[in-house]
Amino acid sequence: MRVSDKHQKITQAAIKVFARKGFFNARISDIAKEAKVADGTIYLYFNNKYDILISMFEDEIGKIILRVRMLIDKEEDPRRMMEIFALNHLQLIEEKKDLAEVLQMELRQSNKFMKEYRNKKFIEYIDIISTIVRKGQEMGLFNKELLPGIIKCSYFGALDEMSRLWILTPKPPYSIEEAARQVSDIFLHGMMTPQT
Amino acid sequence: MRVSDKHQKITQAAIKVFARKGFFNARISDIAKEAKVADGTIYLYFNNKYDILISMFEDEIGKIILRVRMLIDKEEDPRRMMEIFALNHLQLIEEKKDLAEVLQMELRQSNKFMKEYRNKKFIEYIDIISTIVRKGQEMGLFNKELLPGIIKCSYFGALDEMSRLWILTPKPPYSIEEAARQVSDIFLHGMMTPQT
DNA sequence: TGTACAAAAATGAACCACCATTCATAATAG
DNA sequence: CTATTATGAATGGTGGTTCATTTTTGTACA
Repeated sequence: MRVSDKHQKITQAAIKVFARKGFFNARISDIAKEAKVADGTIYLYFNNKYDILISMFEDEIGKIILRVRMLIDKEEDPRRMMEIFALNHLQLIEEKKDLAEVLQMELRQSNKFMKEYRNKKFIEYIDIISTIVRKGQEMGLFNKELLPGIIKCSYFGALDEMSRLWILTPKPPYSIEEAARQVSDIFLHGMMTPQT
Repeated sequence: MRVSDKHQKITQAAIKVFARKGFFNARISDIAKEAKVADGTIYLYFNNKYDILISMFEDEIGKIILRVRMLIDKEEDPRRMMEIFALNHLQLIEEKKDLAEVLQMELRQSNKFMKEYRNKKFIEYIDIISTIVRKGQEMGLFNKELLPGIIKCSYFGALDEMSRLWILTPKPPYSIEEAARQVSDIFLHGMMTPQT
């Protein structure tokens, strides 16, 4: 078994356990059991408990960014890009519920890591939105008065809160597609240049 | 000193400490020191550490609901109500940064409390939004295709994510008013009934 | 106003369960 | 036979909670 395999195995186990119990309530021995390794083995691959979280964060968000970039780069129309971002984000939540739950939780933890380090990968992800907005403004599609930074925040926030529905409620009342469509529709209409 | 005074003092101290260190990293002795009482005194007013959090939650969100209800009940136009909700929400964050930080963090904690109990008070708060949306739809102001439950989520989500800016960044690049205006403008435009 | 005293409130040192981390030892690979 | 990888019991620091003791409060009476 190659090194990366065990690293991967522990990371995946950690995602499951963190999702189930939360970071602070999760015990190393829980993760070890889930990954089917000894407690000590975890420390051959990670410096400490916190390191597992950070490392997982970077790896997984990295993958997410790659995927959404690939989808968006195929498109020409910023409006379509916004739609795709929304749909992809929500689909991701459904595909990887455990991961989504951990990201959502730990993204909010106030601690040194989050406040100082401020998670570059996460910023990279949501900056995709402001880049799209700027492009749309240059092309005259979106209202130029709008601040891309505000759209970025509020668009992501809207999607992120929607995704909590899928995490918290066993039977969500809407389909992913319906939710993504409504959110992107509202924003796209709201962002149109006046009298167009 | 009346009983309620000490209860209040401990709650306020807890808000400060939880905001600074997060629930799990906060020690009871930190809260005690901040409140200027003995460690044991806290257990005369609360059952356990977790109880402090829950109790704080309910009290504070209760106050917030009263305040926004009062403001909204004065208005006739649902569009105006939406604007007021946004502005009030963001103003609140600025007024009570510590509280906002705790709410934002702990609202996301995955634990029994959050998942099962699902925080009735919080639901009551965001249901204010869907009530406004339904009213607006009845009056023919908002697109009747829109699902109030989706607007509720995404509007709150947008504001909540915006508010993280004020919590995390020392010098936010926008004013509260600007942010509230842009978010409510986008939603209100986006929600208009077609061809109106 | 001062004294006595019981009830209520507050204190904080001590207890102990918990769990991240370590490391001497064992298993496996090359 | 050595180097690498894995094991899991033992360790040690932490911090929530308890409770025996002290302090404060409220009341009654002289």
